[in-house]
Amino acid sequence: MAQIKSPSRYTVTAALPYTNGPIHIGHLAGVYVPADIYVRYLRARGRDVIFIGGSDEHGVAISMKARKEGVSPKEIIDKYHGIIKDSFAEFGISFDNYSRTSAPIHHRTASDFFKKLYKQGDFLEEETEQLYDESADQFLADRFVVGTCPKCGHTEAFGDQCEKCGSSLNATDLIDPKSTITGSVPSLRKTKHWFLPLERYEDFLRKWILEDHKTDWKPNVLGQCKSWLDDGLRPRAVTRDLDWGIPVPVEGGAGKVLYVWFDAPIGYISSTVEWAKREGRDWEPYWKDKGTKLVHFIGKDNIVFHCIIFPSMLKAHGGYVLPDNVPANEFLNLEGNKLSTSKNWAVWLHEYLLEFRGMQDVLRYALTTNAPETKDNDFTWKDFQARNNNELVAIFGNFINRVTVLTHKYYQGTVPQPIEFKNVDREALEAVKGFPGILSDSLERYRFREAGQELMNLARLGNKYLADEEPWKLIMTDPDRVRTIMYVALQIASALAVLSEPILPFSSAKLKGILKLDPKRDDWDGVSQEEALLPAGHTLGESELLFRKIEDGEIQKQLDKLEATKKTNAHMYRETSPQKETISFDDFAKMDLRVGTIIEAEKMPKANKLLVLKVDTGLDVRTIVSGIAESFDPSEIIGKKVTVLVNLAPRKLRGVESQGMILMTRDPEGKLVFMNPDREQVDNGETID
RNA sequence: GGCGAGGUAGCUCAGGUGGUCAGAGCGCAGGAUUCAUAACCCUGAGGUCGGGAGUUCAAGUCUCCCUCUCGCUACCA
Repeated sequence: MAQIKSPSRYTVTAALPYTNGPIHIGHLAGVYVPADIYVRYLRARGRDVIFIGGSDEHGVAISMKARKEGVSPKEIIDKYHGIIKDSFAEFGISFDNYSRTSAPIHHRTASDFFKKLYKQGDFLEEETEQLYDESADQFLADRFVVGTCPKCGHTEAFGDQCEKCGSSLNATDLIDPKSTITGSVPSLRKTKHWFLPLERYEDFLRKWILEDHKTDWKPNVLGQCKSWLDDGLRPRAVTRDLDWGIPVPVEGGAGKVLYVWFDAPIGYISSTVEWAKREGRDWEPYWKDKGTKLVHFIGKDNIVFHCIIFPSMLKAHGGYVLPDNVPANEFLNLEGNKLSTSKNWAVWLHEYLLEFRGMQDVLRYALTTNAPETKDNDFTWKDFQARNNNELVAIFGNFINRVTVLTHKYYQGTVPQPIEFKNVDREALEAVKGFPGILSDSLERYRFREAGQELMNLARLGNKYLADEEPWKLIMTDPDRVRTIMYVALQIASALAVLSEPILPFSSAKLKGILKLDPKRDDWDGVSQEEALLPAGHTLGESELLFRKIEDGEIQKQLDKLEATKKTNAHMYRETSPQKETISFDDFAKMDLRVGTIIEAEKMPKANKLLVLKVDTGLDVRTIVSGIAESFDPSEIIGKKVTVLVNLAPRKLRGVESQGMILMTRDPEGKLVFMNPDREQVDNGETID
């Protein structure tokens, strides 16, 4: 069941954005712009296509954020769902339906899906005892529990491991356990969870992905899948002990919800159901008919869910088609740095829409022609400006302006009757007729960057045609010739109006207005097939500029804004953690802190972050393993004075026993910094108290 | 450390199955032009395709080693 040859319909999905923040250019370039171009193209060809999206509103991150901000999860998701939905609409992302996973219809759909798998015996069940925090009203993950180690008696062992004796523990083994969230004493509760045994689908996945889609899926997607399959698949929990999400709809599911990655992709289905209900249509063919081509647009971080887990779920359920392709993009950087919601390093869509009003297409074009299709790419404001000024304005907009201005000047805005076609004219018209095929070829293969360039080549062709034929000269000597030239030029302009629609929908509409082309007319194939889109005698509308130049000042303003963010981050980046609970002087006095000197340092083999140090503590020379290899070269720290906690229980790291700890802090960039005496001549072994 | 994806002209990037594959756009230099948003059009300079070794008559294109970047993962009290 390889690639579908001639689909009878298309179901196109775009990754559900997580509602813990607004949309930025990374999301757009990676997922929403290419998905939108693809569906607009399919619609222009008259294909039966639905474009499905929605907000992903469950999961721990949202419930944590709500707790932190002292509001309900619903307030968080309502806020961001609103921002996201509105900005998508204004930006022209043409979803047929944009739903949300908190919608009742999704809860019902996901519940039913789970129940079906449950009844079919597709899940494994496992019951364990876990610690439960009564006052926080939730189960505690292992590392949120501290208590006394049953092996060595250390009083502050974590739920997963004792730092003193190094032994691995279960949180339930701890003596006198305490919740680190509330400090209260947790109780023991039995809890049952359901697992999807992915290994059952390994053979099927291997064939379906690595054989059937060997040639049509992108290398990065195939590579990721192969990596997962070669590692061996294991059962994945599909439920969680949480209060925010979709309740587990089977016996024993009280107080539990579906794990977010289980419910989210089902959101595509429920959003389709919602659409069908509203439109009075049947949703099932879009997910179950073999002639349906299902395409998931996602970022590279989502590959495993869309290529391994969701297909396994669909396969287990039965009756569903599987994705024909999952064209995952890489990541977009901004001015040389990774995009980051928490560090506010981003161009936010809702802000762009306010600051560059009516210029949706400029961002669409800039992101398309520099899309991270095969590797991570960099977005710079300078490139954005250049794309606009040198391409959209100078080539596309300028060509349209030249044609319409001349037509109004010579013929009062009426398409002239061509007199006699010369070879150049016929060649130009033939070339234009070839463009729908060229663009289709790129778009069908998900090469949107290439499609953007080809579109611009069509405008280039128009400019060259005018430059070569020079109607402004011939108008004095050979007016008949000019009629033919302008007729041809107008056909190029109309082709641009039609073929630019997927990538530049707003400009396409504007241009259709200028040319008085029927905006509803389904012309994509007509560009190749029809004699002329603008027949002689047709009257154009008012001439108007398609794009405006972007001045240096506007770009500088954006760069200043980013610079300000950098400065703010320098001060705000470190999240000041709250003060820990009060300890007694005796507690403090237990720590034996000494001045020491690093006398040897080398990298720990087979570890990225660890350095093995020999430290002169004044008492002895001992080995300390420290996780600082990313901040320092071994050679640069030899001879460094440091502060050492010398009576920390030894612990083995990668087989080497570490006999103490070096005190560190970090600078605003997150780089580690030694805590050391501010005079060089302090002797090793001096105590710190 | 393991796995995955990348490292191609100043910049951003294309280059199925090895043999016009050394390219495009921007930027730069020169020219031409004035219908057009000082735009368009033409010409040109520019790269030992991250480094090294190998397979081959022939390698960005295959193999091995090294190196750098990004992602996942391990290890980081």
